Amino acid sequence: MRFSNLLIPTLKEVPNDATLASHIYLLRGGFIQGVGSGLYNFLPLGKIVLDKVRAVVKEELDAVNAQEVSLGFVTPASMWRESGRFEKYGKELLRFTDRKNNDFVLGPTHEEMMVNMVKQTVKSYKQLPLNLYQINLKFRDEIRPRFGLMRGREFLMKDGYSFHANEDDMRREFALMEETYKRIFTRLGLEFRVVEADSGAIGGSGSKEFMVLANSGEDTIVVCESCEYGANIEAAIRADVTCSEAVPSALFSKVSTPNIKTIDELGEFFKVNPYYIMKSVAMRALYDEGRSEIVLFILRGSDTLEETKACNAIKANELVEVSEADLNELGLVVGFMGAVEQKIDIKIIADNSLQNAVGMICGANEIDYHFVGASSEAMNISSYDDIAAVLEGDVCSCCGGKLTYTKGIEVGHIFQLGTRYSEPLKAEFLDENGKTKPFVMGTYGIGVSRLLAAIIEQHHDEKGCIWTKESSPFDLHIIVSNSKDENQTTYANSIYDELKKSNISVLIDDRKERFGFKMKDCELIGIPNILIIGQKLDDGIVELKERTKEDGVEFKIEAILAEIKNRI
RNA sequence: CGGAGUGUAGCGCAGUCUGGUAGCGCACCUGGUUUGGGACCAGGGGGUCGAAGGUUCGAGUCCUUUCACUCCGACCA
Repeated sequence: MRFSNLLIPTLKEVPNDATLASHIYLLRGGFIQGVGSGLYNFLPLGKIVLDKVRAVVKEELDAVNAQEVSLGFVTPASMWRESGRFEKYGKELLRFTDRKNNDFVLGPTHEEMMVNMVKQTVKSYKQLPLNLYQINLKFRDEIRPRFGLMRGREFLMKDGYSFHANEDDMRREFALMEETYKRIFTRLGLEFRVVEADSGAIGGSGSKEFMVLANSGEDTIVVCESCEYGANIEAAIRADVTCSEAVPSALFSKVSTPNIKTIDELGEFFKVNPYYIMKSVAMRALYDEGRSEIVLFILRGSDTLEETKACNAIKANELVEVSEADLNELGLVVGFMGAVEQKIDIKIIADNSLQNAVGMICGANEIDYHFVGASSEAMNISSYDDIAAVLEGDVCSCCGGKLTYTKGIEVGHIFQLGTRYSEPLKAEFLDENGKTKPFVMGTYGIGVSRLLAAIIEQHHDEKGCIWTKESSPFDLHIIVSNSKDENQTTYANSIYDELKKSNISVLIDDRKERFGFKMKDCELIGIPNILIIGQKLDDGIVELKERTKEDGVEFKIEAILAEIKNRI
């Protein structure tokens, strides 16, 4: 393609709302254009990259017998009511009505639609297994869209769904998808890690996330230094936590703790390790149909509440803050909250690490008083669960190694769904004994547009993008140093034609601009291989440069074609 | 949702405190010079100042309302 014919509106200045490298360079390189909060247009270059990434995804999926379909973007709300997700999915689900006042949703994911499609057409176990996918727009009304393509509201996603006659076959497909996803991300040139994950609103049991490692990632992942264990913080587990300091010995009693409210202050005041202090976190839990209740979560002072785990422990949709007034009404005193001798009637969930705990310090629900020598026995605990966040330095439950944090960008997520959707939606088939059974399902997603951002997050420098081989919009960028030099132009055109014949995609900068100007654009756009045709052409020499390297290498024009083919 | 901030030309900004002809840089158009690191000279086009209402002889500027966008937080008790 000729630069002069393409719409590539590169920007010299950084749009003021962009903070992340991928956002900045995708905008500045003329790949995308912002049109509203979390909404982007893809300009010609961006569209080419998107299509290339999409093609890699499709090739690998088709190679393992997945079949591409395309589902309607607008989904009747009735399907979402049947699955129970109309309420469950929360505010991210964009709902609207048509002129006849029927409810619809803009699909954030398409389990319901796909199950419906299969239910109408698949009746026998002989038609199974099936793996159907689509690569289509999704809409999620994010609380706070940010970082460009990383967390937009409208985005391109590959969502796949598999249907099986039994659990074993579903697990086989799950493993196959894991391998396929690894191939896809490897081909795209990404450094990533597969981690254990929480299933969230999608539901189901085992799920794994594919995390591209990048400091700008929004997810915290816990990895083991010694073994392969890796998990999203929302799902990470650890070996039992212990404390090297002895249990403080104290008889159960109420102690005056004037204005001592925080865990740190308490630790200081009593000279005990926070491990022996009980932290009480009150949250309002939201359920379906607007129901809500206040729940008290009890942890060791050395831990912090992991909200997703806490949410799962009580099967709530969401946890939100509670106002101080609401707490006071229940008899909970901010700064001195506790669950010992608790007379108030609310749900109290304690972390597993508190089972059989003794010698603890906790709030007395009275201003300026705490209890010492408290035990979990004395508390009116509804149930124990894993609700604490794994901390850096905790011990790996697999190998005893040390756990650390790293940041990741979630680009893929695969779930073992089981019959979570097929049962409520009555998607059934006849097995070999003629018995009716719900499909056993898996679901598999890839954030295709987010991948563009992830690639740039991992591959850029201070000058601009550096696309990987399979994601680059073109194989080669030709710079004609002086477009008014007839020699250069003639030669550039002839090599451009020859490369095209060899099926190498080329962007040729034929604009009547100065050399420096074109180089800046070239670096911003980030095609990995650059051919510079300059003054030395008169001596039969041109320069081949890699985007990642400072200097290029000179070649005689007789040798250049073979060299380019060799590199690409 | 809570807090903070910003809306003025395609982009980045000044002007707002103290009301009085709409500005600057980049980009764009014309002509010329220049062509290995975002050139130069000359000329030119482009904005109902986010929207609505109000105060005033007069509002980008003051008041009220509203919309949009961005950032930070929503991990303490």
